[in-house]
Parts: sequence; structure tokens; C-alpha cells
Amino acid sequence: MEFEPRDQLLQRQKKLEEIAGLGFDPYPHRFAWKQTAQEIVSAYEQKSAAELQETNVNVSVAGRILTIRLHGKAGFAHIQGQGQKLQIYVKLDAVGAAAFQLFQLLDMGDVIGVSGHLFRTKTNELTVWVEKLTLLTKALLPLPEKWHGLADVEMRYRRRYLDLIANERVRHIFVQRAAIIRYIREFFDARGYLEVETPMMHPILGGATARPFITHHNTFDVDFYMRIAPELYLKRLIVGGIDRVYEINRNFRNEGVDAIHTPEFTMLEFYEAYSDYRDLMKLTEELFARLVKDVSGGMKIKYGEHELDFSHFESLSMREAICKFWPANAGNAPSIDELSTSQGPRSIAERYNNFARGKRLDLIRDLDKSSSGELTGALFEAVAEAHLIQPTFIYDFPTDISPLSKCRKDDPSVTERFELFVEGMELANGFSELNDPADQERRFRAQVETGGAEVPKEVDWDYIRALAHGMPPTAGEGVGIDRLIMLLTDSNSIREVILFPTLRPQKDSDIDAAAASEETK
RNA sequence: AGGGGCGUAGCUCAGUGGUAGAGCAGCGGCCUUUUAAGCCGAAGGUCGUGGGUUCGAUCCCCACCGCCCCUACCA
Repeated sequence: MEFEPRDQLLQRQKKLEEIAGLGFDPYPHRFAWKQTAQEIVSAYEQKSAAELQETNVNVSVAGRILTIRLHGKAGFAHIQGQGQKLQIYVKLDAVGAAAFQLFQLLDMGDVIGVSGHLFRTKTNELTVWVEKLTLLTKALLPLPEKWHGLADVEMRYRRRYLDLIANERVRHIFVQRAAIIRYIREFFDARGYLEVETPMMHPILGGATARPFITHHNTFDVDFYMRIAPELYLKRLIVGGIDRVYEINRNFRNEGVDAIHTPEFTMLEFYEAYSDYRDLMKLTEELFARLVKDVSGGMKIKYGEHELDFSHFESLSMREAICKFWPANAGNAPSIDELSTSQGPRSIAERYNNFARGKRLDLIRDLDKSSSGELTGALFEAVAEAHLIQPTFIYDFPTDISPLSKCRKDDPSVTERFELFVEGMELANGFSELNDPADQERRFRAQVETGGAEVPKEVDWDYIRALAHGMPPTAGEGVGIDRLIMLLTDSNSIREVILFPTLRPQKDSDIDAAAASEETK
């Protein structure tokens, strides 16, 4: 072991030997606790000093020492178990000479168990009057600073264990994350959905447009793609008669990393037979409203500077959104009719680019190479997306950017597809699933011809075959769980809601030193 | 990928073209109801790495490494 701070490590190793020398086991195997700190606090925090004295509540509780205040022949400490802090009072007279000697050798970070009774101090803090003190684990490295906690963002992510000990909010976020996901499961289970797990390693790319991670299977001697979406497998299950199905699991996309993107992220995907995208919009509104209520108690949540109101969801077609948020001074505002013509989006994009050049905004690129559907999508992103702060459904996505969605009967240039935006962030994407195998084959072929790293190299014939066996009319949706949790926990980065976010692997001094000591063995 | 910012003691942070400081943690001592405990004492640093400018660089310049923010791609 060659960790920093070297002097404190050595000091603690010395104490460890002293403790062992006194006959105490520094790493015992178990501790017969009777209560958690949480149980003690919730049961007795309302009890007065007199009540505690009368009932003489005996407790046995374990936790990590966060602070120590030694006063000669007595001392206070706070221990923390399951996120709950609890003060203990250790007095020479009460624990005896040997245990007090042990107490004096303890450091912040050590894990201990204490038995005794509850009382209140002069300042009325609920405290354990320790009668028996047991060391449960000696910590050889110190905790971060007790008042400011751990602030260095990089170290918070790399050594999440310290972040969790030092920063209460971090623990709370992951408790909430678990509760939110549990709630989602209950929501779908109650509606007759079956939760499944489908492959993470795919022989053919599909279900989304994204650059994949590629891995290799030795025995088969073939490459697999880490999945970018479970979509095509879940729809095979719809063909197989699992009429309501969902999966909550990781997707992997080999793309940019920023506040709302990370290479592995958690996605909820769900599919229900005999419904269409309108049904899913209703379901989505209900799910989100319930989650918000569960977390906040009301229909509103605070996110950064904004107050987000989930009691009402705005709803706009993509073309409407472009018209609505068309910037002033950007020339003639487009109309729905103009956007619906075959050359409309192109001339509108030109108008936008002329405006953007003057404002030094980013241009819509590849005007000549793009289809009118692609340009409509690009216009939406350029003009409207950032304005969608309050919960807003955008629907009627262009067909050529929606290869898995059903077209509208009255307008084949758009599909029965929607996305939910909050805080300018895409949170959900759902549509009436394309179930015409011939149409699906045409669109897959078109994709393969287009080419590109984010597009499948071959047609997924087994998926087409599944559709040929008949997939009932079905609606399906994906929800970015991490982003949802960002919103519900008022977190400004996706890395705040992922326990061990993907970071560049480190060559830190600790690792180097450890490696060095490995070599010298 | 482009632009901006940051990197100083184990942690949280000051600071300066003349080789560096505080608080906490750690160490020695005092203290039997403290709570960011207190008091006394001592210790702790190749100022991210490598170049350059300079009599002299932690500070100015360049490159690199890492992280953060914004923009672009993407969910």
C-alpha cells in the first residue's frame, strides 16, 4: 500500500498495531446491532430528556465515525449509518480504562459499534451514552474535510465512496433514483406489463441511430455491437405475444460526453399492443405527473432557475413549433403549409441560415444533401428545441428521420411519433410502431444505402421476418431515465445521477505508486 | 472537435516576478456535556507535467495531461 497521505497512513497503521496490542481485533467479522441510527433517531428524536431517563432506552448501533471531540477523560463523536448521523458520548467512568484507551486510538473514518442508553446533552442533542465500545473496522486513510466535504468534482466521481460519505445530498440523489425506478416498475406492472431483459450484445445495429461500441466474442470469432437500443428485440416479443412489455436497462452509444450525454445510460423502453402514439402521450403524461407528485408532493418541481409545472403538458406538432418559435427578424415567418411542401423546408432553412449568419449562430448544414424531413428536424432543433422548458410534446415527426414509425394516414410525409421535451432536453420518444414488413424492409434498405457509422451495415432480416409473422398494431416509447432523474433531483449534470460515471481512465499518483510497489515485490 | 476556465499541503481555499500561507485533518501536550469544540506547541509543499522568457518563474509565454463550463455531434 502506497497511498497518500503517506504520513497519515503510517500513523494509522501504527495505531492499528497498538489496538491489536491491547487485545482488540481491528477487523472483527460481525456486530450484533439492535437498531440502525435511522431507527433510533426516528423513534426517539421527539422524546424529552426526562422521558429518555425514565424509559432507559438501551441501544446497540454501528456506524462510521465522522467527527471526534476529545475532552481528556471523555469525548463526543458522531457516527453515521445509512446516511443518518448520531452522536455518542464516551466517558472513561462509563466504558472502563481499556475501552477508553481504544477510543483515544480511534480516528475519523473508523467504523465502530456502540452499546448503551440514550440521553440528551446540555444542548439537548439525542446521544448514546456508551457503555460498550467495539472497533469494527480501522480506516487507514482519512476522510475528506469535515466541514466543506469533498468539492473536487473529478475526485467526487472517481472516488464516489468518499463523496457518498462526505456529501449528504449525493446519497439522497441515489436513494431518490432507486425510488423513482421502483415507482416506474410499479406503474407498468400495475398495467399488466411484463419486465424483460433483452441482449446487450447485438450482431446487427438497430433501434436507433448512433455510433456503437464494438466488442469481440472469441469462441464465435465474431464482433458484437453493444446495444444502442433494445427496440427491435422488444418488438419481437410483441410478435411473440407479450402484448405489454418493458425493459429498464443500459444502452451504449459511442458519442459525445457532456452534461446530458454519457456513453452508457439507462433507458426505459415499453411497448403495448393495440395502442397508438396518442395513447402513449396520455400514459406518459400520467407517469410523469405521478413521479413529480411522488417526489415533490405537488405538480411543480424546481429545476435550476425554473419552476416546472407538470399539471399541464403543452402539445405542438413539429411544424407548429418551428412557426411558433421562429425568431423575430429572421425574415418571413414560415407557415405550416410552406413547411408541408416538398421544397418548403429547404427555402426556410436558407432563410434561417441567412439570419443565423448575421447573428453568428450555427448554421443548418448540408442543405443540399438533406431531405426536406431532415431539414424540418434541423429547423426544429435550431429554432424551437431550446425554448421547450415546460413539459411539451412535439409530434408529427418527418418520415425520413423516423425509420421505425408508422406514417400518418392523411399525410405520409410525417409519422405518428412524438418526443417529450422539458428544459430543452429530450426526455422521451414514442411512436406508433411500423408493422408493415414490406415498408420496414424498404426503410432498412434505404438506411443501409445511406451508410455511415451510426447506421446498420446490413438489413436485420430476422426482424423483418418477425414482422412478416404479424406484429399487432403497437405503440412504443423510450424514456431517458438518467435525464428524468436529473429533473426530479434538480441535478445539472447526468454524471450527478450516475454512481460511477464514465471518465477518462486515470493515471493518478496513487495508482502509479501502487503499481511501483507491485513491481518492487 | 472549437472557445473559455481551473489545477497551490491529505481536504477546503488564499496569495505573490524575489523559492509560499490559513482553516480542517495528522503529530505532541492540557481539558469528564462538546458539536466547524477550545487552548498551547511542533511538523507538513519538486505551487499538474515539460519547455521558454528573465539575473530570478508557483506567477508571464508555449506545449502537453486532467477536470469543469459553453458551442457542435448525439438521447
